[in-house]
Parts: sequence; C-alpha cells; structure tokens
Amino acid sequence: MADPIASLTGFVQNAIATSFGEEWRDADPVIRPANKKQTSADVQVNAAMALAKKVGKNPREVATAIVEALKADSAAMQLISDVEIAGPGFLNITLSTDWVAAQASTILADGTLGVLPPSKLEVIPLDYSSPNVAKEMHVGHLRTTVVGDSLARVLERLGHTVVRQNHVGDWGTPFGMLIEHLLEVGENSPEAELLETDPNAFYQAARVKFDTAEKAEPAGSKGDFNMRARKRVTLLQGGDPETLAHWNKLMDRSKAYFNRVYSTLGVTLTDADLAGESTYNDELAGICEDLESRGIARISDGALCIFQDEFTGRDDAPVPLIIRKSDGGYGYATTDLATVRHRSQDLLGDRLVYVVGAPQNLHFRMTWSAADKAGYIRPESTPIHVQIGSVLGADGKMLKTRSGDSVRLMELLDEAIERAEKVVAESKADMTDAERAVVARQVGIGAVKYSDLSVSHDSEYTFDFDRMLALTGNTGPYLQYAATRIRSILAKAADAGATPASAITIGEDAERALALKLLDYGAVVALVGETLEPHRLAAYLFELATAFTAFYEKCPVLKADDDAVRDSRLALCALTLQVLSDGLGLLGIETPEKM
RNA sequence: GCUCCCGUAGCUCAGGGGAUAGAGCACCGCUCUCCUAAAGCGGGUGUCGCAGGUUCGAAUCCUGCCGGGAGCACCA
Repeated sequence: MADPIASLTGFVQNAIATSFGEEWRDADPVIRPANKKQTSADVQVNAAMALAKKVGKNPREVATAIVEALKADSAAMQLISDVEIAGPGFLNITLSTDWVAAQASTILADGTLGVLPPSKLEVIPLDYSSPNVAKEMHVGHLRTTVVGDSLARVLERLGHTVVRQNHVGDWGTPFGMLIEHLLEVGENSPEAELLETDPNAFYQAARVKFDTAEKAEPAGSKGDFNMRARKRVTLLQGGDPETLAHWNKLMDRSKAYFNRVYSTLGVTLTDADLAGESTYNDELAGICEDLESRGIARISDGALCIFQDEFTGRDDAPVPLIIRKSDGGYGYATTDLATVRHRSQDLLGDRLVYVVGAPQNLHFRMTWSAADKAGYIRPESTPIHVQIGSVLGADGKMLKTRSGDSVRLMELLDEAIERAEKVVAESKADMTDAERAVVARQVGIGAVKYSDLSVSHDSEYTFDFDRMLALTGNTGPYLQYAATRIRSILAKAADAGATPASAITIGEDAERALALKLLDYGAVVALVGETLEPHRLAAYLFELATAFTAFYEKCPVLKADDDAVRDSRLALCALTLQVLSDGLGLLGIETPEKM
C-alpha cells in the first residue's frame, strides 16, 4: 500500500489502542493531508481532539500518548521521520523521505501505479449515454456519455465487472410516426440519410407532417397520416413482422449515427451495449398484471397507477406512477421497472448505476421505490442515480443555438476539433497535415471531455469553448501538454542511452513533493470508484501536473549533475508520465505523442 | 403546494467535521545562453445567501427562512 494515509492508519489505530484500550481501535483516526499554511509536515492526525472527551483526558495528553506509542513502534517509525504536537492537539507527521522514495520506486517497478482492487469486487450495471433514436444527441447526452464512460473505465480499472447499458429510447408512440415518414420518403432517400447526419431534422419533418395532418384532415379519414402512424404503433407493439423490419431499418440508421458520435468521442460503447427500451417490451404486460393482481397498482382515470404516500404532487395528493396508459400503452415508468428488475435479478448487480440527467431524479426514486415494494430488487442491489447537471449557455440558460434549437452534437465536436487544429497549427508548424489532424482530434475532444469531467457531475455548468480549449490553467490540453513534455524528455534520454533508475532517490524538495503526490494516485482512483465522482481524479491530475512543472523548473533531468541523479529523475519522469496518461485514460482522454 | 439540486473571490468552479477557506481565468509586474515560454514565479482579493442549533471545532451536519434552477397523471 503506497498511499501514505492508508499506510499510516493501522499504526495510528495501534497507537490509540495501546494507549487507551482496544475498544478505541476502530475510532476514526482522522488522518488528513497536512495544512500547509500551518506546518511543513505531510499529514496530520486529528484523533486527539475527538477522543479527548470520550477517554476523559485533555486533547494534548491524548496527543502525547499517541505520539509516544508511535515512537515506540519501530515499524511505524519506518515511515515517519518526525511527529510533533501542535495547537490544541494536532499531530503533524513528516514522512520519511526514504520511505516515500521506496514506495514510489515500488509502484513504478510493479506497474500497479498504486491502484489496488477494493476489498469487495462488484458487478455494476452502468447506464449511460442513452440517447433517443431519431433525435439529435444534445450536450446533456454528451455529458452523461462522457461521465459514464469515465466511470466505466475507473470501475473496470479497479477490477469491478461493469455491464454497460446503453438504454436508448427506441420504443414508444413516436415510432409510428417515424416509421410512416420513413416509408413515405423511402429508406434510401436523402431524407432518410438525415437520420445519420441530422436526426432532429428527420424527427421534425415527421412531426410537422403529423401536426399538419391533424389539422388538415379529420382524424379517422382515409389517408390521414396520423391514422397510419397510430395504426403503425399498434402494429409495432403487436410484433407485426413487416413493421418490425421497418423499425429495424430505422434502428440501423440511428446506430450508425450513435457510432459515429462515439467513435469521434472515443467512447467505449458498442452495439453490444445497447439495451434499449424495446428490450423490455415483452415484460411490460406481465408486470402490470402482476402489480395489479397484488394490489400494488390500481386503475385511476383509466390508467393503471401505483400511488405511494411518500410521493405527493401539486395538490398534496399522492402522485401516480403510471404503468399503463388509459389507451393501453406503456410509458417509461414500466420499462424502468423492468429495467431495474433485470439489472438486479438477471445481471445480479450490486450497485446499479444510472448516469442520467438530474431532472429525472424524482422519476427514478418513485420507480425504484415501487420496484422495491414489488420485490423486484434484490436486497444486495442498490440503485444509484448519478445526477448529471444541465449544460448552460453563456446566458445562464439551457444551451441552445441563437435560433432556439438544440445544439447539434456533431457540429459541436467538429468545432472543438477545428479550434484545436488552429491552436496546434500555430505552435507546431512542422507537423504534417495527417499528424496535425490526429493531434487536433485528441486535443479538441480531450478539451470537451475534460471540461465535463473537471466539475462535479451534479452541478450545472456553463459551456465555453474558449475556456475549455485554453492551453493554460485547469484544462485537458494543459494536462496533455504536460504529458508530452515528459515524453520528449524520455525520448531524448533514450537517444542519449540513459535509462530510468530502478530505484528513485530524493534530494530536492521538488522531487519529494512530486513523489509524494504520485503516491496518492491509487487512493484517488479508489475514491472515484466509491463516490462515482470523476472530477476528483481530474483535480488530482491537475495537481500532479503542477507538481511536475515545479520539479521540471527546479530539477534539470538530462543536465543533472551526475548520472545517478539523472537516472533517478528519469524514473520520476517515467512514473509521472505513467500516472498522468493512465489517469487521463480513465477520464477517456488520450495523450498525444507530441503537441 | 410538495420534492430534488444549487447559493463560496470580478468570472468559472473546488473544498471527504479540523488550524488563518482554495484553484483556474481575468488584472499588474518579473523570469528564456536552460530538457517544448503552449511555461514558471510574485502581487489581493471573500458578511462561504441569512438566522438559529449540534460539536472541543461548521463552508461542510440539523432546522427554519431568503434567492436561483429543475421536476411533479397518461412524451420518454
């Protein structure tokens, strides 16, 4: 275990137990990074204040006892070079520099980078992206896709089994209209092509046809587009083979669009991860029958509903979860009941993670609560909603184009790449066009992803190209740049025949600070796996890059005074590059070879 | 009306009950015979929305207000 706090925990617990008795062993030792304004120490132990009252001594006495017990423990003193009491009973611990160097050497040599599997490995169905067929993915989908994909990578890195679930909207009433429209324009027409290039345009065309037909012809008249659309819904839900064939054509077009976005974005989702609403079609009637027969659901205004006292609406009365509409159709409440049941009972998920927009929170809580009452969720399963905040434009409102339409995702990504290309072209004029195109994509996409991942997932955030593509500050390009600088050093070293040392030795403060920061990586990845908050990893990587830059300024590598120092510094460079690119990889961000 | 999220520096945002609340941007000033200056260093900013409470200790936890956003019966 390389992480200093985790490494110290057992020793501090021992010290507390020997000083005050075994019953206090499990008390939180409250070990935190030290407050750098107060001390030059590395970590602080704040257990004394918390324990004082409980053990009937004053905090300084408690602190003194812990210090003495620590000093008597030769194993503990292997990693501690100094421990002192400050203020009311803070315990400031300075780590042994030799220990820091040894740990850094170890995680470089064993290739773990300090990332260890958690005590319990889980099966985690992970719902993310989940766009709608025949609709443009918008920036909201972009964010759930980016955050979800990062979580998938982190959880898998830790050893969990992630079952990606792309819960696409591929079913429901609009599909009658969409299929009819597709039939009218022809499956290979330019209009059908829109499904892959501008899905909203296709959807809107169908919509307009539907709306004007409603006005132009009385419903029910022959040739009425609406009537055909409604009939098509019935056929679709009834499993009519010809209708299903049309539906499949529609799906293929949409899949092509999704895959184009995913591949531009560098996201791990494939067709194998598709688990859309349609997958649950066969289960919906059974669920309704089951819930109605057991008295969990009842008819209200013709719709089959589940009322739960803890969820009330505008008039203070319980708000219904509608599982079968009065026209006999099913909405997303029913498919989501089937979904959570499937993920719990068939996939045998532990945490059932839904990376979905924050506005759906109430819906999920109602659905899961109902599913729980129905016994659809195993006690071992915990559904979790990772709430994704809305993306806002510069005006503080939901991001829209000037004309009020939603922003087309592919256009947005293309613009990011285009802007990145300009930046790269300015500074790296010697690149070939092909090289530049690759780097521009890596940098442009990296910038977009990092800006999504560097703020907490549940806060709304303001979309701003200029800020995310800046090469200074806390941005994707800055971190990518830090990585390429290290690559450049290592490449030059290799040319000169120098190789990184197998053991890191620490002389300068900047080396020590960098090594110490590197030791935190495993703990950060583990934390992200628990809290499902990738922005903590982003923040860590920025701190690491900052620590590296300080090292880079103060400690010449290739021009070090002697070969031993140079090789040790090369090892620090190598470890930093590995952590940086591994960490960026967990965020789904590539590190260019040069930029 | 109910529920969820949010309110921290001029702006965008961090902040796992711990000491004097941080970072980036923006602004000003320095620093290249030096491994990528696409950089670094220095400079100063806050009634942590308000009021109570819990605690040795609260931006953090609890309660109540104020202000903003979102959701709340047949679209998903």
